[in-house]
Amino acid sequence: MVRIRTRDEILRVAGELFTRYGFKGTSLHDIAAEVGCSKATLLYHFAHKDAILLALVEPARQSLIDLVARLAGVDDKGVRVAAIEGFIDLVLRYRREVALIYDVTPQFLQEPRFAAVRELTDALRAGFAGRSAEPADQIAAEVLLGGIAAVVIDDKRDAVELRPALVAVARRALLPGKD
Amino acid sequence: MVRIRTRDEILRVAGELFTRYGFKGTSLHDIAAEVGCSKATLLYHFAHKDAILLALVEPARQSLIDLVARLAGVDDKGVRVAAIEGFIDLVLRYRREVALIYDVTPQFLQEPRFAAVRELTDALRAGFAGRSAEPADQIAAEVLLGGIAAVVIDDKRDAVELRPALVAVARRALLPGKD
DNA sequence: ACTCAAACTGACCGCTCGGTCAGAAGCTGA
DNA sequence: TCAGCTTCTGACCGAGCGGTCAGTTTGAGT
Repeated sequence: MVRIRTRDEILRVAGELFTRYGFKGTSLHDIAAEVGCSKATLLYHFAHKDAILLALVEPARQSLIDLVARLAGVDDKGVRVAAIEGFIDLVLRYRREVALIYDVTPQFLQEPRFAAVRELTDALRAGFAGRSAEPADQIAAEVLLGGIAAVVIDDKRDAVELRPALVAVARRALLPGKD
Repeated sequence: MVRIRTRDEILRVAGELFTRYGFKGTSLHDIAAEVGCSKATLLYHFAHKDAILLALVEPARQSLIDLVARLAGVDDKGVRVAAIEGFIDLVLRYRREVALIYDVTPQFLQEPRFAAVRELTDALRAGFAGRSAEPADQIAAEVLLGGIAAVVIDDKRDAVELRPALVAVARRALLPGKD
């Protein structure tokens, strides 16, 4: 019998349940029952409930860090297109993680230890706005960032169908006169 | 001493706390403490915790019903503009309620008693898409709906500043070639 | 066969939650 | 003054929560 590492199994199940019922809506007991282990085992592998969530979103967070770093090296002329395509590719690859982050955002994101994430999304918004300080550009960038995330979370279509439509609407909205 | 009706005071305080800490993050005890009454009093005026939330979002829900009814009488040519401006006005008027609805959406919206709300947002999306069945139009509509809501929830700018910027980005994204 | 650390567990803890209930307090019209 | 309602309350309940802990099981290295 191939023995799946318990830790990985916990993450897999927790990911499913968090997505389905939300972070607060999923108890350690629920996860343990689905995994088929005791609640104490969860807390042997992860110090706290939060740590499970952190581990789940870590790959997405790392990808976001990479994207922001990449954008820093792009000139003002091309930054909008790079940000748009980079962000859409990222959120389509980590759809479940994006949903998770938005689920816990209101309560978690304002905690000090999440300040770094705030900086990352600020950088992304600057990219979407073409590094413009105009309120109208900033607001448009926020609309697209939030809107793309919302679609990726709620829409059931697959990435192949979503990607071109998302890129198109973002270009139309953010690169006026170039469509 | 002017005696504020307890029921109204409960709604006012609950609105504040739900906005600040989320629905699940606010307990009946929290509300009662802030109002200055007992927890039992809350449950004298409202049968369940959910009923407080329902009462809070009721005006916004009624406005959404009105908007959707109005859109039904607009022809295909003008429906996009009417939907865009109507939705933006609505969410700017009910910013707190919109935030509340999005806070509880994942767990609440799929319950049967909220099916009607789903129909309303579907009608709104159809309006944003100009009643087109094209996936690209549908997706663009979802992006704008979600994005505008996200801005209204998170952005600190006031309605006067937000409105023209939101209308502009929505028109650019949804009415190509007309900007 | 023995060792020992890693993996795992059942029982338990303190706390908070939404909700109930019998009855007290306040108000109003007769 | 009293009756009868609305309004309000403290005490209580069962359930569920995240988390702890002492101790058992397991499995690889010797």
